[in-house]
This record gives sequence, C-alpha cells and structure tokens, in this order.
Amino acid sequence: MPEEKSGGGTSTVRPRRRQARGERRIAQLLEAAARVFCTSGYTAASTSSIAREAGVSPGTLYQFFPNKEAIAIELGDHLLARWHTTYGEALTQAHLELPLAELLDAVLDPLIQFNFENPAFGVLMQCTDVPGKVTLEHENLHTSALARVEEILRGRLPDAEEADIKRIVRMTFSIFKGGLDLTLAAAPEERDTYSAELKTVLHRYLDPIIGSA
Amino acid sequence: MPEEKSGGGTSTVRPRRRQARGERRIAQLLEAAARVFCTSGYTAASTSSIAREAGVSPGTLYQFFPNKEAIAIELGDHLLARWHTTYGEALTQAHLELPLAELLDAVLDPLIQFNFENPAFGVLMQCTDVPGKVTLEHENLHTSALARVEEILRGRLPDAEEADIKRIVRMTFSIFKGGLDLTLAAAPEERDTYSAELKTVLHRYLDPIIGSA
Amino acid sequence: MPEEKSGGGTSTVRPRRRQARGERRIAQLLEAAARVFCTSGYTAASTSSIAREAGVSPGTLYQFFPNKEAIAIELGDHLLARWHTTYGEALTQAHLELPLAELLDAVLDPLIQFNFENPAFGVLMQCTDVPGKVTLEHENLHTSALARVEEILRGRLPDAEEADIKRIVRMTFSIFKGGLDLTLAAAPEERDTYSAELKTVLHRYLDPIIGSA
Amino acid sequence: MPEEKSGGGTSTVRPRRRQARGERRIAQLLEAAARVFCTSGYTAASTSSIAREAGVSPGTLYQFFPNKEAIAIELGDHLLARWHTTYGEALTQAHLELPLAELLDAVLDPLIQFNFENPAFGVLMQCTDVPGKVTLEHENLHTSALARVEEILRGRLPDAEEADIKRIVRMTFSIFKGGLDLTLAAAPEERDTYSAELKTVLHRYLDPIIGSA
DNA sequence: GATGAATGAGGATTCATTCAT
DNA sequence: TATGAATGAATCCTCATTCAT
Repeated sequence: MPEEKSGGGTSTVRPRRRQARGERRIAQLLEAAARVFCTSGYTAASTSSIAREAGVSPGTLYQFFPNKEAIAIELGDHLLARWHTTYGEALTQAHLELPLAELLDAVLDPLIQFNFENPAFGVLMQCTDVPGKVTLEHENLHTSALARVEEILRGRLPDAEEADIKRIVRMTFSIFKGGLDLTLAAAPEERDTYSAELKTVLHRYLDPIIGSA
Repeated sequence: MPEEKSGGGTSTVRPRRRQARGERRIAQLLEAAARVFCTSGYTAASTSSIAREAGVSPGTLYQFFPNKEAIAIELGDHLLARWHTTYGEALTQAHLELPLAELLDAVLDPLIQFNFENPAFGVLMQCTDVPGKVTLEHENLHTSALARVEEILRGRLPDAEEADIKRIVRMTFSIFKGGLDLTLAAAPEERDTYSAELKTVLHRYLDPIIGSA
Repeated sequence: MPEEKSGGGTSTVRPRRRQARGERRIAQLLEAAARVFCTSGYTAASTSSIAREAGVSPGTLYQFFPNKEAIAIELGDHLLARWHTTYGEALTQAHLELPLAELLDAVLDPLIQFNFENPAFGVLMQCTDVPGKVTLEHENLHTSALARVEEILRGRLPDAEEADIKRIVRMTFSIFKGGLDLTLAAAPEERDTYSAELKTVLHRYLDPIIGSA
Repeated sequence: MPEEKSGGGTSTVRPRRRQARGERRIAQLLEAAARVFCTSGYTAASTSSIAREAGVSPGTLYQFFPNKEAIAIELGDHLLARWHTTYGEALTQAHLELPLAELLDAVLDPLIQFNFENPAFGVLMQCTDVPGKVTLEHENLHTSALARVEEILRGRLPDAEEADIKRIVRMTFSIFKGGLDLTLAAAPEERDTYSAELKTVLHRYLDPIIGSA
C-alpha cells in the first residue's frame, strides 16, 4: 500500500494506480456529456443518455459524478483548463499593447478556434439552467482571455466609472457570443468571413473607446 | 383551420359567438404560457403548470392545443401579431430614409419596448428547444421591422452579394438580440444607458456600410 | 358550473361531483398502503408496490399524494379518525371512575380490537422512519383513550412530579405496545389469554400507584 | 465453515496466523456496521456506507460477508458472544435462588449496561427487516441470561402448562424490551430512575407468580 | 367544453452485488 | 487480498398526454 501511494516520494505523483481506468472513464463520460449537451442542451440531456453515449451503465456515471449538474460543471472546468493549456498562454502582455485590430485577432482567433473544437463550451456558457453557469461564465469572464478586455479598458479609461466599464465589457462579450454562434453555424467556407465580420463589429465598437490610446 | 379562425379576410374580426369563450380561453392559456415560459423556460415549463397558471385543467389546455410545442408556436405567432398590430405599422417608408441614428431609434425603441412588455417573446426567440423557434425567428426576421434592415441594405448596396447581405443582417440581428438581453436584464435606471449602448454598437457597425449612401 | 358546485346552497355539500372517483381512489390507495406497510414496513414499502396493490399506475398515486411520507401520514390520520369515530366515544367520564380492573377493560379492549382490525396502525406507530410518526404518536398519546391514563394519574397523584407522571405514562404505554404486539401475534385462540395477561401486567403495575384512590 | 473459524473446540482460540488480518477486518467491519445500523437502521444502512465507515472498499466487505443480511446476523452473533463473555458468566446458579428483587437486579443491571454499551444489539433485536432477527431473538431468548426466567418459572411452577410459561416469558421479555428502550432513551440523569421503574414493573408482575414459591 | 383522474414511459439517483486488476 | 470500477434493477417522482364523466 505505501509503495502504491507514492511513486517517487517527491510530490503527488499519481496518488493511486487503480484509477487509470476511472480516469479514462471520466474523460469518456465528459466527452459523451459534451456531445449530448451539444445535441440536446443541458436541460433536455438525460444522465442515461450520457451514460449510453459513453457506453456505460447509469450507475457507472454516478460513481464519478454526484449528479447531472456536477457533470456540466466538471465539463466546464475541464474545457476551461484545456483552454488555458492550449491557448491561454498565447496572450502575453505584449499582445495587449498591440493596435486594436491585431489585438482582436490575437484574442478572437484562438477563442473561435477553441469554440469550434469544443462546441460544448458555448452550450454550457449560454445555458441558463446550470446553476454552475455562474461559475463558468465568471471563470470565463474573469480568467479567460476575453477578460483582458476589462483590464485594457480599465487601463485605457482610468477616469471611466465602474458601471461604464462593466457595460462596455458586457456588450463586448455579448457581441462576441452572438458573433461566435454565427461563425460556428456558418458554412465552413464562410467561417472566416463571419469571424472577420465579428472582428469588424468589435473594432468599430471599441476603436472609438480605446483606439485613441 | 384558417376558415375557422377568421370569418372574412381580416384576421381580427370578432369570431362567431360560440367561439367567443374558446378565444378567451386561448388568450388566457397563452398569457399563462408566456408567464410560465418566462419563469421556467420552455423545456422546464410543464403543461400542467401552464394550465394551473391559466386556472384551467390540463384537459382543457389540450382541447385547444395538440401539445406543448403548439402552445409555444401559437404564442410566438400571437406575439408577432401583437407586435405588428401595436408597433409594426409605426415604421413607415418615411422612416427608412432617415439618417441611420434616427432610423435606429425608430426601429429599436419600439422593439425594446415591446420586448420589455412581452418578455416571453425573447424567451421563445432564444430557446433552442422549440423547433418552432426557427419559424419564429424566420417569421421575425422576415416579417418584423428589423427585417427592413435587409431591405435597406439591399437598397443601398445593390452590388453586394446575397451572402454579404445575409451576413450583415444576421450580425445585426445577433447584436440586437444580445444587446436586448442586456438591456432587459439591466437595472431599471440603467436600461436607457444600455439601449443607448446597443444603438451605439449598431451605429458604428452599420454606418460605414450604409451610412455613406 | 354553478349548479355543479353547490347542491343545496346551505353549506359545503359535496363541493365537487367529479371527485367521487378520486375519493374512492384515495381510499383504495390508503387501504393498499396499509396492506403494504404491514407486509414490508414503511421503509421497505415502495410507492410502486402500493400503486400496484391498489391496481393503479404510479402516476395515479402521485395525483393524490405528493410523496411516500404523505401517504403514511394520511393513513395515520385516517386510522386515527376511524378510531375516534368507532371507539373514541366509548370512553366516557364515567369509565374513568371505575375501579382499575374495569377501567383497563374499558380502555384496552377497544384499543386491542381496533389494532386487530387495523394492523397498519401499529406499524405506523412503531415506525421510526416516518417523521410524521411524532404526529401520530403524539396524537395518539394525547388524543386517544390511552392518554386518559395521564389524566387519571394527574388526578389521582396531585403531588407527583411531572417527571414521575411522564415516566409512568411512558412505561404504561410501552407495556401496552409490547403486550399489544404479543396479543396480535398470538394464535387466535390465545388472543384473549394474552390480552388478559397484558391487563394483569398493567393492573399489577398501576394498582399500587392509583389503586388506592 | 465452522472448521475454518475455530481450530479446536473453544471458539475464541487465537486463529491461525494468516487469518489474523482477516479477523481484524471482520471485527473492523462489524464495528462499523454496528455504528451505521445504530445511525440509520438496518434497512437504510448501505453496504457502501458500512465499508466506508470501516475504511475499506465495498469489495473488501464482500470478501468477508456474502451479503448485507449476513453482516447483521454475524454482528448479532458477535454481540451475543460478547454478552456471554462479558456478563453471561455473572449469573450463576446462586443468583437464581435470590429473592425476586435481587434476582431482577442481578439479571437486568448487566443487560441494561450491555445494551447501553452496545446499542446495536437493541437495533438488531427490534428490527423487523432482518430475517436473522428471529435467530437473534431466539438465540437471545434461549441462550441469554433472561432466558433463565424461563427455567425459574418452570422450576417454580411445575404444574403450569407450557403455553402459560411461554406467555409469561414472552410478556416478561416484551416488558423488558420496552423498558430498556425507555431507559436508553432517557436523559443520563434519569436512566437509573427508569431502570428502577422497569424493575418495579417486572417485580409487580412476577412476584405474584413466582414470589410466593 | 370542462374537469380531473389515469396513464406509463422516462428521468435522476441509489445500492447490493460482482468483476477486473 | 484489496481496490474501486461496473452493473442494472429498483426507487421515487414527473410529465406530456389521453380518457371518462
């Protein structure tokens, strides 16, 4: 038992050996959940359908998640983590000083790409039914790249009131969400055009606000 | 069905006597549905709760609607009709020739007002679960005042390709939907600021496209 | 509708006609529940089994009871009401002044008889799982004939401390419950002997306490 | 099975080395089960919760017990054995010839003490759901100290019929169980008063039967 | 029409038990 | 042995829908 718990003794190196199977199952279940959520939405998705999609029995699902909501939340966290791992580092301080157009490229391209690869992300973010949504959106808004807009705004508009900043950020995020949906729903050959259009919208909206800086 | 609903050609003519009670019932049920949809969303709303809210029995509900979806669709149609009756006429040809800023006022103010008064409209429009949503949005896009933007664009950009027009219209509509939600969700004293912000976004977006015309 | 709601106009005479069926169903369900509770106990009894025993679908059960507990509570109330109707009046003030032996006859005989005819009563009273049990036992203890013991004790032992009274009452009730179970479980031809034995126990216990009065 | 559990004839001989761990596990599991049964009752207790309480996995539990019921039965046997080891020997033939009051002290005090220290014993004895309960009660009735009452009765009432003896014993046991529960449930400072009351009841009941002998 | 009872499939969740490692 | 993953039937309960009155 002791030799199983610690591999090298340095840190928490694979705390248990047996969970390899479980770990795989969790990933499997989350992938299944992502698919089902995308197809049916959170509310209409049933835990049985998720289990079925994952090829396991309902009981197995509940061995890893206490309830449906937990799946959504865990999936959100997972996707957020994947975002940070894959694209999060891409936005360095350097980018923030770019001209708006390039900043938008730097921010939006990975976001769109990520949402294209992980459509469940959008589903969870939109979903009004998951109480964890707050968490998700919160996390997203404040931790993810988009939240940088807030920083930028705050930085470039030091005199602006809190409410104004908030409004602009919300509006920006709202535009982004809508445009993202359009882009993802567009025919493959139109995708770029749609994402360009979204950037246009945001550029025209934000340029008069922060462009002068 | 159509010949049962309307006696002559005008659809709002008083129906025949014996259907008076039925019409009232339908209105009652639709109002109840609107309230329940707003509270719980379409998926989570139960037909029993709608019936209860309307003060009738479930059986009665099914005497007028074949199923839950039909309620949503009918409610959508109803709201659309109400829109046309109340505000639709307000947008005359004259408005279309106004400068963009004033056009936006003329178009958005009633829309926002209407959505404020009929929050179920937004719920149905957003809802991913109602198959009729497509219908709704379609109807909305092509029948409602916002669709005039398409006309305007087509008028002012005769050389533009169909796909471009469509994209701009979609983007405009998407921005509107998002901004509308923000506006409706805003605190009462901020509502005007938010709707002004929405207009700003749309103005900055559309001005370069149609403003010069 | 108006002619359906009020029959004579005087009072609440059969408030609705349609519920006759429902009323019957409720009785049916309560009887089924009584049988199932007796067979399996409250915890092990499933709502489906109750519905099945009643010959209806699970959904029907839930049309009348919000959950399993409510069935137990309603059943308890029902049995209590039946007790009061059938035997409750039997114990007049006159009885309370009888010699102990006759008092015990007057009190125990109907109780035993009632429990024999309604075995679910004992099951519910014993059951530790129904939160409503408190209600039931409370009601029973304070409303039913046995509670008179408390009155008698208080009357005949005016100097006794509250705690002493309580202890004696509890002990009496405890003896009764145990003896009742034995009596009900006994072979038919032994039933009387067992109930006589129970009376003997109680008589010997209580006579030194209140007999002298 | 018996030849595996005990090497020779005495059942509490140290088992063979390699089963030492197993014995410990079993004890661990039984203790956990006792705790969980006391908290939730037999029916509501889940095997997983017992395993968790014991700090082992469900699989391990099933390595020692074929099913949940077996745990309860084994626990009952265990407690019975503990009873015999700890208190059982205390009741020598000498006690049986004591006057009733002292006999009751001699018999009841250890029983109450034991039940106080091992509350699971009462839970199992009361529980209607464990088929093994019969076993337990049976065992208890015939092996435990209380069963001596039967011997005494038989000894002092040689003319009594079997059924009468049985009835008196049952009644005595029933009174004991009820009084025990009251005593255990009583506030600490009232415990002695309640146990004294129980003895009073039994004394008054049994004295006319065997006291004169 | 209107009512409310009836249905039964389906959903979330639990749990005794078994199995692979 | 020990672990924890896997199972699937069973539980409570809901709900869209239908039916008898």
